[in-house]
Amino acid sequence: MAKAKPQPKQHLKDITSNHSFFENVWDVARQIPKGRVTSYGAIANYLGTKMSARMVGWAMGASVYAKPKVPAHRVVNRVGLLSGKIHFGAADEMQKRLEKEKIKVENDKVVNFEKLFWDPANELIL
DNA sequence: TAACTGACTCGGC
DNA sequence: AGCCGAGCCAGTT
Repeated sequence: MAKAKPQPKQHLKDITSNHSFFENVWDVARQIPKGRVTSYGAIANYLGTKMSARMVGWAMGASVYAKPKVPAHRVVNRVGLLSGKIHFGAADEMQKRLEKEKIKVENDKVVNFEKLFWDPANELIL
């Protein structure tokens, strides 16, 4: 499927109004401290489904329909790579947002990722 | 209806 | 140290 138009879909809207896996992901993502990052796997692990990291990323894709908005730019893959930058419209939109939070990005990759890494299962008290 | 895809991750070679 | 295959869940074709 080629470039899809940024047109909100109706059925996805239903999901947002219903508590689901998406809501959980967004809820965790929203609690990421400013200037910190986390990975899809970490969120998935926190939710108890660490093998479903794909769904987390996929839920991020739907974060566009989330209210309030989800800082999806603070979520990267396990090596700190901005794997989702493509979904931010502009090619470097994600990087720009990260740099705005003093997060250095080099070669589409978060610098000092291990230091900035924020593990919800470890830092977030349930 | 079945098969494919994906903003991922892990383990094996 | 890098490449490959498998597992995961839901939506799309």
